[in-house]
Amino acid sequence: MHGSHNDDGRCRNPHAHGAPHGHAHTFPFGMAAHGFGAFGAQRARRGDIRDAVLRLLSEQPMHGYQIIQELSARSGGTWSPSAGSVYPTLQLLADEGLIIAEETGGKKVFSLTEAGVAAVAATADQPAPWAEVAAGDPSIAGYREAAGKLMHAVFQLGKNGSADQRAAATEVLADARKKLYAILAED
Amino acid sequence: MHGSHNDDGRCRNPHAHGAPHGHAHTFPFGMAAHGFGAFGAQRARRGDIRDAVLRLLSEQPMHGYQIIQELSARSGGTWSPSAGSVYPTLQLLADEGLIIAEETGGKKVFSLTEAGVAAVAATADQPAPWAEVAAGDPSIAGYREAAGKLMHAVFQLGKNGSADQRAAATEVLADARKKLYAILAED
DNA sequence: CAACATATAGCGATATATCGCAGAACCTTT
DNA sequence: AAAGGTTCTGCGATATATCGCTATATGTTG
Repeated sequence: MHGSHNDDGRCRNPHAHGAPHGHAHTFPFGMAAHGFGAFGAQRARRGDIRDAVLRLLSEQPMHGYQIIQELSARSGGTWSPSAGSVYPTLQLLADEGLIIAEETGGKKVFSLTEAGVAAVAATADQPAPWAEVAAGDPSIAGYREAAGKLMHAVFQLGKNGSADQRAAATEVLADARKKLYAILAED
Repeated sequence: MHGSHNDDGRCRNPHAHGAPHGHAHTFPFGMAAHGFGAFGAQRARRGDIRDAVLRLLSEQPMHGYQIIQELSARSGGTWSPSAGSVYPTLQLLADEGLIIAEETGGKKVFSLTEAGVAAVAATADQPAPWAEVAAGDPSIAGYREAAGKLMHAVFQLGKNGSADQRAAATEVLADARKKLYAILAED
């Protein structure tokens, strides 16, 4: 399925947009900067986004950002499709005539066309794309929660702690890191 | 200075845009989601963004995103002004005639007007806004680094670790959290 | 059938813009 | 002068869109 079309090639033209794209520095802390968001997150398989978007729109008309959120919620936060995946897919789908956009205020709400409904019906027997990723290793959840709670404590101390407390906490953090690397080392 | 005018009120009109704004769930991990980015980051003082933007543009014409990055870099990552602060400020400044936008391709490059140059000259004796935030408590840096390195280890394990390793790491994380809360408790 | 080459989907980063909320600064009153 | 309320600024979240890199999946060849 879905291996057809491509009609226009979409973004295949480099078209020289002379942007420097320096991007060296990156700030000293990291965290929010480079995908710490969810390490358990696998990269979606081929065409998953297409199917997922179609399936989601068959339930209810939505706009792009809402699709991202909904998909993230349904997979338990495991699969957070990026804007760079969703929006091009929506345009592609619209070009193919499977969905139509309706601009309401600042938002674009997408709904299935008749062709779109037919396309969803064709894959109705298959399980929902987000269900597959959601059914991952449950042991990850515990680790995630522990890490999340620790982060909360780290944040609390960083924000409301005194210099002395921060110094003590720094040692705790360094110690935890050492232990973690020790665990990583033992194969 | 700069506390004058307000000419139009800018965004003071609610103008009923009937958006639901549900926003309940938020994913189970957090981290990147709710300002974990940098706890040492103070909220900028009144009019800091205005001054900073003007000062930055006096050195070199830039576009919005570049200003955000540059400001973040100059303050050592301590002060990362948000898009929600920069873009409205740029429009305000443009409305006041201190800067002008020049659309080049997909980017809007802003430069100072003569009035803008004069405004910068008026505050030339004061230290740069980003310098003040940069010179913060140095003891925070150590804590930040320790937290950052720990996060790196946490991430490594979450991504490349086995189930056994993850289980062991979860205990380490829980233990570290307990110690952190103990430090927080002792006033 | 396995190793390699190729195509392409997904993603992070880049870029811009607006809204509602939280909090700091300011002003007024007691 | 302290207490209180008001105002306005800065910020996170929301929303959309594109580019180039990467990893995956498919197809081809030995």
